[in-house]
Amino acid sequence: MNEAKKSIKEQRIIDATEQVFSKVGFLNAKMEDIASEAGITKVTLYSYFQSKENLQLAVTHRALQLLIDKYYNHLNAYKDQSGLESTLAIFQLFIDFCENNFLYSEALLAYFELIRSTSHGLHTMKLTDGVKESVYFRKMQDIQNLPFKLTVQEIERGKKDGSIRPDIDPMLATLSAWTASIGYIKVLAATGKNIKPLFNVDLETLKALQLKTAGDLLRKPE
Amino acid sequence: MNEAKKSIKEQRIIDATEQVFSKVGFLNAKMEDIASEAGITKVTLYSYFQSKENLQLAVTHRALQLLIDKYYNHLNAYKDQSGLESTLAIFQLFIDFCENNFLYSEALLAYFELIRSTSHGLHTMKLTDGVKESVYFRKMQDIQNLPFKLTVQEIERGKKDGSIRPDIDPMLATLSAWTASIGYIKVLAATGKNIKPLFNVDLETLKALQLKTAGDLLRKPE
Amino acid sequence: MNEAKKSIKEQRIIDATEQVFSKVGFLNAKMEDIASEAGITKVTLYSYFQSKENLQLAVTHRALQLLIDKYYNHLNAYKDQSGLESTLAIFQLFIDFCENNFLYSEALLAYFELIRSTSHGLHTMKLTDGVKESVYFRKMQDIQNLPFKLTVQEIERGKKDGSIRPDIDPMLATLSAWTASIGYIKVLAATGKNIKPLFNVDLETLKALQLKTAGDLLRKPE
Amino acid sequence: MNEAKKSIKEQRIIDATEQVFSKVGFLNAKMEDIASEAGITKVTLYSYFQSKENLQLAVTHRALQLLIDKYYNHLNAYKDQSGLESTLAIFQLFIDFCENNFLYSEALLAYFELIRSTSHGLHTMKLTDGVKESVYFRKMQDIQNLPFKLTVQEIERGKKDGSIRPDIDPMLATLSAWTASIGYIKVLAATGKNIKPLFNVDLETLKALQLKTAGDLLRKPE
DNA sequence: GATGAATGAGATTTCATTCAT
DNA sequence: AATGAATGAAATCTCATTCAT
Repeated sequence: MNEAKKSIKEQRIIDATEQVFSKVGFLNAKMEDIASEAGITKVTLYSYFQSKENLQLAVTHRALQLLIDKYYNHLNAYKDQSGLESTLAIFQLFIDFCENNFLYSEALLAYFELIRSTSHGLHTMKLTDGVKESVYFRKMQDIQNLPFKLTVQEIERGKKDGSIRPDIDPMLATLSAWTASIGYIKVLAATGKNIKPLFNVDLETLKALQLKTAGDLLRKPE
Repeated sequence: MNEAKKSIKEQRIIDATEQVFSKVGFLNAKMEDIASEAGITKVTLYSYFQSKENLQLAVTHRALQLLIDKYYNHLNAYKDQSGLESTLAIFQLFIDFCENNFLYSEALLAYFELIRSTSHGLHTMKLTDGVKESVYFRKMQDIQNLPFKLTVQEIERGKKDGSIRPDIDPMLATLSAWTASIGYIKVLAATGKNIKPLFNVDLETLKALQLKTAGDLLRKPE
Repeated sequence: MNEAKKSIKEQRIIDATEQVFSKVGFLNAKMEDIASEAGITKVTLYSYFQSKENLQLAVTHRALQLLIDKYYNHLNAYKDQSGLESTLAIFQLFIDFCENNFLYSEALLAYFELIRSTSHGLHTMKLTDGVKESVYFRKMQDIQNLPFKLTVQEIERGKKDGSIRPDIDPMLATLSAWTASIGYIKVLAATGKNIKPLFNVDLETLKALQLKTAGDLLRKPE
Repeated sequence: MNEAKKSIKEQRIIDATEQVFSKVGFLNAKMEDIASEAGITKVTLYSYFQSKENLQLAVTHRALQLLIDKYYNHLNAYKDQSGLESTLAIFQLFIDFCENNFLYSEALLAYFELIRSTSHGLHTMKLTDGVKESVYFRKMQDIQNLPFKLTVQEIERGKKDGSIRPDIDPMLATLSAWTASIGYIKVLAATGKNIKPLFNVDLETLKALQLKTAGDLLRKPE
């Protein structure tokens, strides 16, 4: 099989994996089920991905790649607009991405927790040799900082074109937007879309609030 | 064994569980290791807690109980201060709690995601019948909303005493503070305490920013 | 479980193993089937014997132990008879043992071929670390030469009491008897009990011939 | 490819198979390794031989063919000598053949055990339909009894020319020689060429003894 | 109530054999 | 006919959970 076909099959397997992970979660997902969802056997599955962890990594890589693609498309679409407008839209893009791709945002979060060689935290994955040697792990390492870099770039463009206040630390603003997004997603996951009955709060309002807050950091004081 | 002794032993087991969970994470923790850390055998462990999930729930319950205790102590300490001051201090209390008790904040988050019986996420726990019937699960259900209620109460007190702007939705402000705290914790977990080398940002600044943002929502416009 | 019970269970497992090996052979025997024949699960089976090879070794050990027991019983029964008579009876005992316990004689043969670190032969087992570290392998090494030693002893006794010709090499005579027995067994295996139709030979005659030949070596010339 | 070329390739594959079988044994031999030793791929290997068992059979066939060729050459060379001399030389030929071609003698032994479809033994081969339908299996069946027949013939010639005692059963004498040879080979395999250190016996002596014994059966009493 | 043994589910691997191109 | 990919059966292992004493 040539590279192209191999790659297509790999993508199909990742598709199936996402299906299964979404349905029953990483832990409860059986390799057997993933294989059969992909229309292949367990052994074939293993010949593509060496372990369940590697599959998770592949999903994570796809998530990050998708996010980065969105960023680049965005940069292209906003290249004639001010840095502020572009950055605000990036924030929106990120929070929407997380909200619409819950599996992906969870995978990314788990990945970033994983690579910290800290001894605390609820390790859902072990950083075993198998993981370290996996292609997707190495691919991830090459691009993991891109979303931050691209955001920082736009903030700096905004500072240059005068649309963003000059005294802001771009990385701080970026992290602040991530914090707002991730916080929102986590609260969303913990409360459910229909938060109303329990808390009598409209989540759209919360989301808007989070975005406004992150954006306010960039805007010049009147 | 009488109730008192039983309860003491139970607490020792939870202590041991926290040790092990902290060291290797929920997933990688083996019942065997927890038992031996507690100085008992696996079967004895099972006679106290019917499953690994139940152990996790017990840790979660302890976490929530501890948080609630802190809230009550706080309410008592701040009963003579304005609602605004009290609420701001609650926000600080919550973010500090999460930061200083990473295991607990993760446990609480996992719990809230669990009870939504969402089909997303990495599912560290299953909402099985066994879980539903467990003592700790029922205990949790009785108190799970208390932190929110208490916060909302203080905000309402602030609205009455005029220290908090009257047009704010107390639940929205509470959730906003949770969002800020959880977002901060997650970014912290994903980047590590020493975020500096990578991102050149001081996390204390980020934390202060998050708290200020959540607080600003409550303050009257000048 | 105390040692005694453990040992009984171990023996039951070996019983089951022999059943299955006898029925379908070592190669075609499934661990699953052996386990179910023993009324246990695969995992329990593995907790007693670490691999299929180890099981085979256990069977082999039992075979050798049984043979040695027979030898000792024999020595006791023949202690008042001449060395010649005793030795001849040992030869008979050995050939009968092989004929009546085909699985055992095959196992012993395979074992002796195995321990030769030769690079040729139809290796049915690998001398892996797992094998080397197995209890039964070490047990085997302690007793593997006993049958030879005991036979040699009796021949020497015969030389002393004058019943066996003085110029015979006891080890050569012993090996000669083994050769005769193993040759007979192999021809038996290759031709089947009912050799008649094909070769028109009575196997009993062949057997008697083999025994006579081995014995003749010991007898004094008239 | 024409028949000639095909046949040459087939022989090369069998060469490679013998290499691999000799090195690691039938069981541990991987089809992959055999293919690569033969400089072809697995699938090509399968296009020539339908299974591992068939490969083994091909080796066995070559072994038997070689043995039979030696027998015919022998018969031709000894046609002017007495039946006794010829037969004794056949015995020597057979034992030498086994000793010098250990793989072949094992293969032949395995084959003869196989066709008995015995349920004992370590079953290196299965008598499946696939095997039964294989070319080499059918070829084997046509010639498997030749070595016996040829030996029996010579013994009968000896009886006629008066060099061999008239009261001997030719088949019994033949089998007796096989028994002696196979017994010797098996003891050899189980003890190794350098038997001395362990047993203090010179194998050449044992071998001579075996041959003498088999021969004595034929000789007239003085 | 405590203990050692056993169970069951599922991950992972190895290899003979087959399929699709 | 040759190739790379896939299949299926079985070995082996880990661990949460349960059983028997």
